[in-house]
Amino acid sequence: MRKITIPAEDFDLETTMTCGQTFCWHRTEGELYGEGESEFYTFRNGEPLIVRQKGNELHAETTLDPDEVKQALGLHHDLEDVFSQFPEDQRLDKAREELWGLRIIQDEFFPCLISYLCSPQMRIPRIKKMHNDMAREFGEIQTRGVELLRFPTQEELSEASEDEFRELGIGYRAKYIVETLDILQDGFDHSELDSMKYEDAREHMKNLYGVGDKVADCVLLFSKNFHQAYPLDTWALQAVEKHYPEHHSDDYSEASKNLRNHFGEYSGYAQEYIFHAARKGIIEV
DNA sequence: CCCCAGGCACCTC
DNA sequence: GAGGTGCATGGG
Repeated sequence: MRKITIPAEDFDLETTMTCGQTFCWHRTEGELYGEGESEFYTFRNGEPLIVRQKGNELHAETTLDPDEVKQALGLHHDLEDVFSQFPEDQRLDKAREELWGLRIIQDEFFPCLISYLCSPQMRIPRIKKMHNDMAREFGEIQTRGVELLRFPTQEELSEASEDEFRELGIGYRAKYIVETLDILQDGFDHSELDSMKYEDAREHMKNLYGVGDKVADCVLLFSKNFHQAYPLDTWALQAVEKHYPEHHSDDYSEASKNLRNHFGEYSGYAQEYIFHAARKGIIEV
């Protein structure tokens, strides 16, 4: 572990952490989606990464290289360039004004996948609770001045039974986790996704049990750098139906394609700004 | 008490 | 492939 400082222009750590995209980051003190210290941590390769923002600098404690830290927080994108690729859009302008600095994080594939397997028919704070409970129950609590929750590895989580997941309140999604762990064990190699075209990657993800279009898009966007992905949950679909009716469709693939054609290569950023703005009431749905 | 939540699998037809 | 259903659990 060493302390490094990284330039962080056009970056808002607090918003990036609390906009509902990640379940893999934590506050060192307090709840992620609640009040608390503006210092955050996650784990990479089993080692903690702790970050705090001071103005246009990011202070990190980590074993990682600066570039890997930047990648983890979405700092490898040029945010001005991202927005310059969107078409003229009043709602997006408003969201941009309020949320400027929100980045799309890149979490580790495995914990990201398991968390989003828990997401169907569930509110965001409860998904976070499930993630934390799994970390406490099957992962590890490291003590480094404060207690740090490490999410279990694939091997560690495979030890758990469906009943044990149900005891954590995960409900019918417990089966998604158990079955998906089997498929991963049988040789599903997520690194193959990296060289796939976006639509092929989404189809490939759906080979995992409990992974449909929406969960696939979230995992690809938040852990695999597929920033074209425009996750269409009930909110997003409502927003599309109301504000972009010409792009709306009841068919997921169709709506997804329309939106990617409209917003371009960084559609995922548009989705995230619109989603968070809608959630915060900055723009109406 | 009812309603619903960052959907999904599974069953018909 | 389109359309309808059941699903665990907790909070409003």
